[in-house]
Amino acid sequence: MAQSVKGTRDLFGNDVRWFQHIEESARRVFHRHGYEEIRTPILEEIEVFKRSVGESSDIVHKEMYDFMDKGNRHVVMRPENTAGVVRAAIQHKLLINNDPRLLFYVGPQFRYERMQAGRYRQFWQIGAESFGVATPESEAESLLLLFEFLHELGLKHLQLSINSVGTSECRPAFHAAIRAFFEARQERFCADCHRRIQENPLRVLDCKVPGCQEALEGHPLITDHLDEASRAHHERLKALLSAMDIPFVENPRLVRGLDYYSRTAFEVLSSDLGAQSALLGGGRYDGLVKQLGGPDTPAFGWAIGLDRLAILMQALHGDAPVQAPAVLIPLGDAATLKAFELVRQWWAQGCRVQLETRNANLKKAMTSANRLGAGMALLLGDGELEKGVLTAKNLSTGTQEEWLLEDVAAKLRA
RNA sequence: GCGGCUGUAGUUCAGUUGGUUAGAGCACUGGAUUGUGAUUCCAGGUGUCGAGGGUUCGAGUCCCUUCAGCCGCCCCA
Repeated sequence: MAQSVKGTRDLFGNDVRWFQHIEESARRVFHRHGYEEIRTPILEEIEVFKRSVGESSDIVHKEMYDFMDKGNRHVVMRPENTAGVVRAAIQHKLLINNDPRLLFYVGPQFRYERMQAGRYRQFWQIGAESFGVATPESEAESLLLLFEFLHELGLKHLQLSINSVGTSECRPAFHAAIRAFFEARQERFCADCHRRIQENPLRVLDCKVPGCQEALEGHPLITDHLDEASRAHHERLKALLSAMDIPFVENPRLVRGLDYYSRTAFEVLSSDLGAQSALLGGGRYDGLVKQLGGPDTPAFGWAIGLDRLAILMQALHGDAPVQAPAVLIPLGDAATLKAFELVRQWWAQGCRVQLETRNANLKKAMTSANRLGAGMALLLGDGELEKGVLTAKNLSTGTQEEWLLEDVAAKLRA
């Protein structure tokens, strides 16, 4: 029997209901804030990611779904969506004046990784990207949007961690400080950290090995090495978040796995997600647009895991709310013709009605209406036709009554 | 990419030191009831024991390979 490809899954029933619920919330909030949706291709040329996410990142050097297509192009199924959005924004000249440009996306992403709970090879992200504005105010707006969204979903008590990773001007000095600190006690660090200190020294800071965390005691703080502009930026963002009552903690060891971040970096973890605890992450990426060949454009954004949001929603609220339609069951040829006429009117008025089209006996029709979870069964036979009514049976209480045909639409919507 | 565990009906699971025809609850199908579901009663097992190979007189059970899932590492959403 054919099976879905390893690491991919079919979404249906309760899962897809949660996905829809989450996406609808997101779209509502994005539209309120003036964000426009953008949909970029799943396939991108490999260079888009090598030049943005960074060759030293795990995403690029071990997790990409890449292949040669029939035209001998080296393509990748996108492992994240920011690089593609930036590529598209440059290609279509959306960023030429450095006007604010607010974009969001919802879509599947692909990383070739070992399966684990909450980690799939095809997973979904919702993301927000804010282009053209370098201020901490634009970051506060984006984070406020994010927390409005989380609040609409009923998710509270999530802890926002923030840090500043500085800029390309002040980072070299910090790298030097970290290297000096590392070399003085290198025998205490794990093998991975020895690799990281060469490739991306910041990543030593968030090594999960307990020994490394202990060895990091007293490590130089990037916040002590920020230049004046970055330090002021960071302080201003913290003041704005406090003023907006968005709770956060400062985590000087927070480093993100993508190379393009500058200044603000942040993430939210959840203890309800097991080992794959990252729910969302983001930050400022002022150099990326230029790096990919566009105008020098500041930018800030985040991405949240839809699959993991759905896990949290299920844990917090149980099954997704479901509104099953009423079922109209016609009995006999004359009633069937009349039923088509009726449902067309009801549908036009926005009523949720499913038409029984099997010409089956009533018992069978009632049985499947019940299994479907329908609230109402609407029976239309010759007797009802003559009187201009139908028999409406409430399937949860078992009571039934006659409704005038002209009243049905109003009663269904009540 | 590394380590550990699991896989039996639609589903949740049982199945003894390897031993006859692989079982149970729920679900499902038919009937009691051809204009009434859910509830009740009666009847029905619906299976390539994940797949392939091996050991054996004999394999759901032991061995190897493989596929899939779960848990952890790495990483991240």
